[in-house]
Parts: sequence; structure tokens; C-alpha cells
Amino acid sequence: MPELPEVETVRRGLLEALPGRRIESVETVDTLMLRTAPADAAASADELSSLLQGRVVEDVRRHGKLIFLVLTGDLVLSLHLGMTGQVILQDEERPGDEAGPRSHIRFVFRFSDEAGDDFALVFRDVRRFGRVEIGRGKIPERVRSMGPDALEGAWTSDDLARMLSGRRTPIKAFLLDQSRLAGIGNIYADEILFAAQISPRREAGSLNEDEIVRLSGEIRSRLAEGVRLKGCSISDFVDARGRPGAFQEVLQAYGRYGEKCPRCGAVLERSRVAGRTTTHCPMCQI
DNA sequence: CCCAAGTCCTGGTTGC
DNA sequence: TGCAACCAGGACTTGG
Repeated sequence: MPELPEVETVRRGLLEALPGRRIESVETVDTLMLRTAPADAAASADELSSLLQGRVVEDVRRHGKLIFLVLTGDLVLSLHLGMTGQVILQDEERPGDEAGPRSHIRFVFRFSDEAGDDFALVFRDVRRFGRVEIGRGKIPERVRSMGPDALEGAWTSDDLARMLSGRRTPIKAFLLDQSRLAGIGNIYADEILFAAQISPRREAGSLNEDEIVRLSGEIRSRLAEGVRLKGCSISDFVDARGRPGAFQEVLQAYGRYGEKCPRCGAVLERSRVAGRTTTHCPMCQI
């Protein structure tokens, strides 16, 4: 599910519900997904619970695919959704009403406000690639090793040119590398490269100035379109209220191998690049 | 057996 | 030669 536009869609849902709310309790169902501690972070479910209890959410932020809750007491709680993670808000008064499936629940964070209006943030994840981590400060430690946010970061096409320079890795592998630009995954990588008419196998350092300008434009434009359509629900994705997005309806390349290229009519080709299934047009992506 | 929205680690190569 | 940066590929996990 979760690349930058899906994570941003979830963040917006949480932003409507969480700021000002107090964490009443934390239930860690699956300790595997609790990231082990750097220095003074939580190492166990008990520590996570005692650190979080009573904290109030000040803000809900995002960097790349990482979503984080800024809490009182100089704490930050980060959530990574992995491949199949879902974060869903459930009204405790009406359990099972709009709520998603009850299976594969890994964490439950229960909240309240002054009015005593209780609800829960439920983290579900079939494949258990998701992670929950607590840290100090306003920004999670791991953001330091990430590149600028691919959509909202202040990078320019000149910055992109510098990042690409000398790299021999395929451009698609570069786009997937969160330490360069943060937020692009397999779906949006295929869509961005299709829109920019660049072959996923091109050596990153071989792109000319025109191609780099086109690429940086399409990185922002495809991701912004994903956010506008509230994410891509090709399989599991739903937002914090359990609603699917619509980006899957405008996919041009991803998953469409064997079909005709919507631009030139050639047959879209399937291959493996950077260890990931890749679809591109062999005629008009150069 | 094949495939799937993502990292993370390891070991080998490249190049200053 | 030394060592860091870079890069490819497997591991992890569950289900369809």
C-alpha cells in the first residue's frame, strides 16, 4: 500500500483526529514490529506503554513514507507501514461498525479528549514489515539518513542532477533509494519514469539536462496526483477512515505489462529492475 | 511454484 | 594498498 501519497493520505486523516488528544493506553500485540532502541527509546512493549501513557499529540507529520506523531514531553512516535500496513481510526462506541477487519492487528493506541470521547488508532499489518518506534525530539532519528521528501522537500532539478552524477545504478533503483529522495516506491517509480519517457534501466548518471528536468517535474507531478486522488488502492490500501483511493484508475504503466502503451501503442514490457517487477514501454521510454 | 505497496544487511567491486 | 562509497541480491513475512 504505502508510498508517499498513501502515507500522506493517512497523515491527513490522523491530523483531523489526533492533535490535542491524550494517549490513554497502548497495547502491543506484536513485539516483532517494535523497533529496538537507540539509546533512550523504548525497547519493550511495557516501556513503550509507560512512555506514551498520558502524552498529548501536538502534531502529525510525515517524511517520505514515515509518519510521525509529535508528542508532549519531547517524544516522537513514528509509524512505518511497510508493504501492507494500515492505520485505522475506530470509534470505541461503535466497534466493528465502519471498522476494518479485526485480523492482523499489531498495535492499538487508545485516545481520549476532555469530553471523554474515546477512540482507538489501530495498526494492522498482514506481512509484519511495518515498524513502530519511539524517540526523543521532534523528528525521528531515522529521518537523518533519508533524502529530502520527494514531494514537499526543497530540492531542485539542479540538486537532482548532482545526486545523479556519476551513479551507475539504474535510474529506477535510484528513485527507490530513500537516502536520495524519500517517498517513492515501486508503483510511483514506474509511473514517474513512464511519464518522463525514461527507461527504468538507464544508468542514473547518463541522464541529460532535459531528461533531468523532465524527471524532476514528473516526480512531483505524479506524487501530487497520487495525493489528490487519495492514494492507490490496487490491493490493500485504505485511509485512516477505511476508505480506498483512486490512483489505481489512472495508472499508465504499473502492472499493465502485456497491454498497449497509452502513448504509442507498443506492447508494455515486464522485466525485473532493482529486484522489483517493472513495467515500461520499450518504444517510447528511452 | 509464482507473485506482492519496503527496508535492511552482507559481501563484493570500484575508484580515489 | 587502504578504505569508503557504491551496488546487487538475499532475508525478512504472510497470503493469494
